[in-house]
Amino acid sequence: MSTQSSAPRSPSGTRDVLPPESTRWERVVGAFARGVEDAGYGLTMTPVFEYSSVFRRGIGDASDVVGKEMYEFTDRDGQQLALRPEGTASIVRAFVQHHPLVPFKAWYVTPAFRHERAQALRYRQHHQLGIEAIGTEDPDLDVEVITVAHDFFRGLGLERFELKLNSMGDAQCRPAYLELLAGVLAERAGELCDEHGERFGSNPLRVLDCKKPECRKATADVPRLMDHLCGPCAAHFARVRQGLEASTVAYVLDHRLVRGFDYYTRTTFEFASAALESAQNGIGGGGRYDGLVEMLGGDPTPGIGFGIGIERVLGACDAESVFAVEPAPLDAFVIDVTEGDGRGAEARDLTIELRRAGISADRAFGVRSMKSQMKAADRSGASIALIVGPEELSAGTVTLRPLRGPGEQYAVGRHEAAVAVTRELAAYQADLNAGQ
RNA sequence: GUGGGCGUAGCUCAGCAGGUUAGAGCGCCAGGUCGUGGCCCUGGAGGCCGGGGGUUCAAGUCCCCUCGCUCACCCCA
Repeated sequence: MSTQSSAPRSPSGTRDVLPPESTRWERVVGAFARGVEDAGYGLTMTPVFEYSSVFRRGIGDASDVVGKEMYEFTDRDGQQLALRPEGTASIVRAFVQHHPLVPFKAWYVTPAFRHERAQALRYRQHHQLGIEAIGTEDPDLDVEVITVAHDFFRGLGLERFELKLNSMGDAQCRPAYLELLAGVLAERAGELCDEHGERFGSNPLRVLDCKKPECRKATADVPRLMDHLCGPCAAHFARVRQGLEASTVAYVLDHRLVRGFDYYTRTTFEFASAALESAQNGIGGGGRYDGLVEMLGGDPTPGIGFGIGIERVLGACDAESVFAVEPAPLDAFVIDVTEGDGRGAEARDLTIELRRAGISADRAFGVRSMKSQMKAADRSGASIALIVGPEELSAGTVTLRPLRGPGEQYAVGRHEAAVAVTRELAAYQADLNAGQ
């Protein structure tokens, strides 16, 4: 920390991701993209900021995320804008705006911004991977969405996570249940925690989510929404459970699962890592939002989706020691120990030539000893070192030295260098395959 | 917003009850091997001990303030 106190740093609650750690980010996004695209989802990009009303109307003014955590600003035209705090509202806004064919199956990767105090695996800017499927209320779509997330986690090597499942009902059955719950809670107001004893206001479901022992105890045997669903919602939920079981996606019913956004209806779910020690162990969550499209000005249209937190998924991977950081190795590293005014020109030209031949290559810059350049070659992870010095220069050759395999170094003609490297790499790859 | 912990080399950390030129491991650079990496050995560079004020003959060490980081509550990815 010898950095000057006057030097700027990344804002509180944000972080920089540098190589080699960033290579995991590329791979995790790549793995997600393959998985969801194989299921028919297409990349959808929307601006990181929207008119504030998109989030206010979509997520809900009363939610914490909108009410006290949103990064809002007025731009030079006086427009009220906000950085996106989550992914779904923007995608739905785009759906309403463009009327794509349904079902509209979209995937995204995006930063998300919330002004809250940072702590372990909670940031002011974090990153989410997600999908949205808009236009059908078929419960088999719920199964698809949940299974895609489940299989993504599994594909990374994660095993110690739990899928929690609940149904929030719909406009038909939820109001009656809320009234029932409010009545029961009112009778037990004295047993609830300080915060919830006085008022549970517009949303008694919040009390179920409270972690205080008093509230946990008082709500242990309270009526469950999943037991008071209307006919259609009950049938929907049953079909979802049946589908998950058929796909051997393990889940636990959790009537306390109350998600923080107002738009959820029917199926809601959350993936929690058992390996994460920190307070934040939710690695992904989502649910159905059959009223959201209408709330954002579209025709009544059902939808469902999820968001996955990249930082938390990688944290869970660390906790389970899977999906490790693996720096992307190079194919070749060019070493130049020629002398005189032309020093370095061979490395310059040969490196470019290799790259144009489809070989990943790097080199050392500046005047450095052979030993130093060899160390750099080793660090780069390159499979092959190409050495050019005064002897090679006058002989019109380069020395090809395998750095990983068992082979000895040998000379090849300067103009056959790229071909020889390609051949060596192929042989090396064949050995790898044979060894498996 | 509320509360706790911590700020010493690029990184991870030692520095006993305040006492002369602030240390280790790893990393980096150089040499041992005058053109050959990974192992080993030797040497080197790199710190106004987060910043400011105070107590003291003397402060990395004690006190106050400040900034930053971190963990937890709330909520969420």
